Amino acid sequence: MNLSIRQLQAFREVMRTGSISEAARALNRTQPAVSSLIASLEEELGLTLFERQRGRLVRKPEAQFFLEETEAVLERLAHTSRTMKELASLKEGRLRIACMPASSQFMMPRLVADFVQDKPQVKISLMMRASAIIEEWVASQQYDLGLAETPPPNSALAMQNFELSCVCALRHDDPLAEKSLITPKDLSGKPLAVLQEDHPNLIASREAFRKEKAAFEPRFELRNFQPALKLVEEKLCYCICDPITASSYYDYHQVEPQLVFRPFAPVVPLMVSILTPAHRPQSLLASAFIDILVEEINRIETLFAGDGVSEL
Amino acid sequence: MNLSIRQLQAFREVMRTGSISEAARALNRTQPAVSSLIASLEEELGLTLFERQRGRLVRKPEAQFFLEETEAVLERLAHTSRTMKELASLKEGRLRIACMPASSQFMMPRLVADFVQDKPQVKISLMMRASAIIEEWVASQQYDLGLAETPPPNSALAMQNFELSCVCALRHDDPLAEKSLITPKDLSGKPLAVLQEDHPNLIASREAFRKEKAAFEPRFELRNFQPALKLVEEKLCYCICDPITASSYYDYHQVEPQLVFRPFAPVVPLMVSILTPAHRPQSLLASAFIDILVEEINRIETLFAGDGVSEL
DNA sequence: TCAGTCCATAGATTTTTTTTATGCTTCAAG
DNA sequence: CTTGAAGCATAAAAAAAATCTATGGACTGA
Repeated sequence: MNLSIRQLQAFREVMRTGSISEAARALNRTQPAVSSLIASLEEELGLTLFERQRGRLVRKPEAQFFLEETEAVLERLAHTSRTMKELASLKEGRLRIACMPASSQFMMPRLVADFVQDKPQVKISLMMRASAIIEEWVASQQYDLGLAETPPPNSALAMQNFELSCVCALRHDDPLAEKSLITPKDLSGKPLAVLQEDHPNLIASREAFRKEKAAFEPRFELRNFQPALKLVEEKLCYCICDPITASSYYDYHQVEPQLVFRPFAPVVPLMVSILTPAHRPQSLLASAFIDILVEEINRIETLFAGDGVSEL
Repeated sequence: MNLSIRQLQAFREVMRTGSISEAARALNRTQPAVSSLIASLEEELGLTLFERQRGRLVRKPEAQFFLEETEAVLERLAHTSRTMKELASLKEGRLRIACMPASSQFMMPRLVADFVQDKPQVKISLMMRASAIIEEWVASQQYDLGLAETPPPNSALAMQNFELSCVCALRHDDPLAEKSLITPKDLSGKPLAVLQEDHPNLIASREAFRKEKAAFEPRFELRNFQPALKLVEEKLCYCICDPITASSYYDYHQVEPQLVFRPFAPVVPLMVSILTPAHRPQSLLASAFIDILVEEINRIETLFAGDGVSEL
């Protein structure tokens, strides 16, 4: 089988126009070029498609049949080509994202919504799970990318790590809101909402207070910071929470936010990672999404750093 | 759209083998040849299909999708190619044949049966009609070819004409069977079976008798010769019939034929033609069938010419 | 570290395609 | 009946594309 696409295109055009010369004009070729394409096609097929009658071409019945096949092939080829272009321009494709709770409420949905704005054909699965589960799912390639707290190194995972500095959540009418930087001393002996048990964030917080010789007074133990902010609003406690959750608070309370967030020193870090399956190339779509995800994380990282920026 | 089949073949092989070098071996090309085919394919599509990791190729998700399209195209192309080869070798196709009564009983079915012997995919329509109808049907291209008594010239019809000499049907135990040539004198005053009214055959017969001054004694008038032979078998008459019908008689009565056929002079002609639509190229199938049809007519033409051949 | 494998690139070479030029046939208009 | 225009085929030259040889860099596994 050695048909060429040129031959098929020429043949189709000859069938359409009924003449080699005409087809040549349509194809921007010379007449002999088309003539020889048809000749080689006939030779390839082992039969004659046209009869040369009185210097003109006349279609043989075989030609009609072959035209249908030709059209089908060329049509499919053109369609494929179009689809690949769409794919290349990220207008089409499928992306499975797993993310941890902190980012699932507002940040990820917002990014995804933004991302698919101009990509009507793109299909996205967005799933929220605990970081440990995300790690598994991405490693087993059930998901194309994950955002989770940094897991231990894993050869099945490619990681892009970020160290986010946690911030202190306060009511806007709290006296401490005047300060542009909160320290353990400021919160010494005051009730805190913290994460459960052995979470690195809890450990880091306790360590920070210990180092500064401030009294660490956890009052509420929670699985994540989202509900903690409610407690802060109720003046029941303070909270040293991750900046993603903090950023989400603003997403939700765009009018009359009750809380403000202030940088906290010494740094209580939250390690998060963008996870992708290792040894498996990323789709263009995944790469593109990761780009905006990185951008967003960087934005959040600086969001509460400066003074007064958090007032926005 | 400017994909080439070479590119698709190379791509498929690379996907199969997972390596450019391996694919090159499978395709009997060198590695750089395949390398550049893939490179140009990627450029054509506007996206990268493989990731070059540590000197190896790793498939990207896009490549998997493109492979499906590629397989479909190549598969269809191969199928088309096979089908055309079948078509070229006359193993496939469609042929619509219309034939006149004389040939419809045995000759045509036999030829057709023989023709399709090694052509399981060939479809044939065989229709029996009066010559005038056949003429119409072929001219209007409802049939690919017809066998009929020669019609008046018609620009929509291409004709291949044959002048067949009619023969005299006799019982094998009739005294005239001894003769190797029958003349009007031999049949003078004897009862004959003839065709109806104004049929050229009747006219020619009457003319032959008149010229030889023999008494023309039609006793049975029929629409065609087939039933006339029955009457001859019953000793009710003689018959000057066309050689196709005569030949058919042998087809039917292969054991103990009651009749013999002898040449008749002067010649009473039957004009028959193979009809095809004019200005419309023949399919390979039609041409091939016409070839064996011509051969058969020539055979019949000589079948009763010699002496004793008819005894067979 | 070394031999073996893989892929990419460059330049030479071969193959294929296209063009230019030309001749033959048909058709329609003078 | 001639003539010019249009159609197709062919041959030779030119251009383009595909392929090969040769080579180098990167990685792997002994």
